[in-house]
Amino acid sequence: MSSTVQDEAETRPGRDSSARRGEVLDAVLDLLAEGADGLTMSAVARRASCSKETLYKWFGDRDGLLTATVQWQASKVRAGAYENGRLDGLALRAGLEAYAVTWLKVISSRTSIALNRVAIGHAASGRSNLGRIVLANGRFAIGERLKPLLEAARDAGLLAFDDTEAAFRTFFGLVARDVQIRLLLGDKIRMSEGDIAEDARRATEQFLALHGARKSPANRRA
Amino acid sequence: MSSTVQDEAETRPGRDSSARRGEVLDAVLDLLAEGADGLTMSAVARRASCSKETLYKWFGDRDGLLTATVQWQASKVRAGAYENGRLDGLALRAGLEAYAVTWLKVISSRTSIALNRVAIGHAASGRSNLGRIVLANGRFAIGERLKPLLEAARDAGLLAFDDTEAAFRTFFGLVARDVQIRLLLGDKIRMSEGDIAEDARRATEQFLALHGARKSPANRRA
DNA sequence: CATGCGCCGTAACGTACGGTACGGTACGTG
DNA sequence: CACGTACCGTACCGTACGTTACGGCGCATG
Repeated sequence: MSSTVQDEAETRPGRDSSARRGEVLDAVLDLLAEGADGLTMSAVARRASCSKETLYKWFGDRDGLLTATVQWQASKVRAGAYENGRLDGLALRAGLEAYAVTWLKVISSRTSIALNRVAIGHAASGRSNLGRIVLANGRFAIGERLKPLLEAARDAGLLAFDDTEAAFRTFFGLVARDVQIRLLLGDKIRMSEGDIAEDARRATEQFLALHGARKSPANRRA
Repeated sequence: MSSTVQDEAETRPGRDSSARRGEVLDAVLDLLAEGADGLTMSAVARRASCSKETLYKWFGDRDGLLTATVQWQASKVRAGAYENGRLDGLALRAGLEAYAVTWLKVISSRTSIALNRVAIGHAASGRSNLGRIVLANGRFAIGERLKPLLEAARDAGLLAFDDTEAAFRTFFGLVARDVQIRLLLGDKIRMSEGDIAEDARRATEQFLALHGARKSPANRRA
C-alpha cells in the first residue's frame, strides 16, 4: 500500500533518501524492542527525528510502516544459504547445526519477538497481511533455505525421507520446541550462546537419529 | 486483581451469580473467537446482556476480565490425566498419542488461538501477567500431566531418558512443530480430525524412536 | 406494602492515538 | 535572487474505547 511512495522515493537517485528510510525503520525496530506499547506514530517520528507528515508520505499509514519494517528487518537477516560442495556426514551435521543456531538466535532476539508479537496482533484483527509477511520471511524462508541441504544429503545417501517438507517440519520442531511460544508469552528464558549451541547440537543429533541413513533402517515415512 | 470481588460473589451462595459469571465469560470467549478487535467492554456487555457497571464490579477492569476468561477457559479444558495401571508398550503408545491429540486440538482451536493472541499482546505491553497465566494453564499444565506417564514408562523399562523435562520438550516439539506459530500468525491451516490423528501418531512414533528402550540402545542423554 | 439492593441500559467523560494541516527552514535549480 | 521542493516540528481534529455515573426496574425481605 505504500509501495508507490517508496518507488517514487527510490526513483529519485540524487538524494540519500534510501539511507534515511533505513534510519526511520531502524527507529521503529528500536522502539519495538523497547515494548510494543510505545510504538505510536508520534514516537516513531520523535525517535527518527522526522515529521509525521513524512512518515505518512513515505509509508502511507501505520500498517504500511509496519510492513516496511518487517521487510527491512528480513532483509538484514538473510544469511548463509547452503552451497553445495562435497557432502559427507560431518558437513551435513555442521550444516544442520548452523541452521539450528541461526534460527534459535532469530527467534530469541528481542527484535524478532517484538515483530512477531505485532504481526500476531494484526492477524487477530484480520486486517492486513503482516502475519503472512512474517511467516514468509521467517518460517517459510528458512524452510526453503534448508531444503536444498536436506535433499542433497538424501541424494548423497546420508538422509532418508519421503517428504522434504515433512522432514523439515520435524527438524523445525526439534529445534524450536516450546521456545518461541514461551518467549512470545513473556516467559523469561535465557537462551545464551551456549544454550543455543547445545540445543542445536541436540536437535541435529535427534534429527539424524530419525532420518539418518547411516546403518539405521528404521526411518519410515517422512 | 479482581479476585476480591469474585470471592465476594462466591460467598453469596443463595444466588446463581456463579452461573451468570460463566455466561459472561462465555460471551467473552465468543467475541474473542470472532476476532480480537471486536473485544471491547461495550461489546461484552451487549453480548452478555449485562451492564458495563457489572463488568467492572465483578472483574475490576479489562485486564481482570481477560484474566478471569483465561482461567475460565482453562477450567473447561482440564482433561484426562494419566492413571497408572499396568503399562506396556501399547498403553504407552496410546497414552502419548492421546496427549498429542488433546494438545493439537487445543492449540488449533479458535478459542485457544484468540486467547494466546491477546496474551501475547499483553506480554508485549509488559503490563499484567496474562502471558504467564496462559503458559501455566497451557504449556506447563500439559507438561506436568504428561510427566507421570513418561516416568512410569521409564520405570517400566519402556523409555530411556535422563531429564524428564527435556524429554517432554522433545515430545512437545515433535507434536506441535510449526503449527502453533503458523496459526497465531494467521496461516490458514486446516488441522482436521484426521490430520491431528496422523500428526499424533507420527510424533509418538518419532518420540519412541528417540527414547524407546525397546532394542534400541541409541538413546543418549535427554 | 414499603424498602433496599443488584443489575440493566445508556449517556457521559477523559484520554490516547491515527491521521491531517500548516508554518518555518534548508537546499537545489532557473 | 526568486522559486519550488522536501522535510521538520507542532498544533489540531476525529474517533474509539476504557471507565464512571445515573436513571429505572425486578425481586427478595421484613
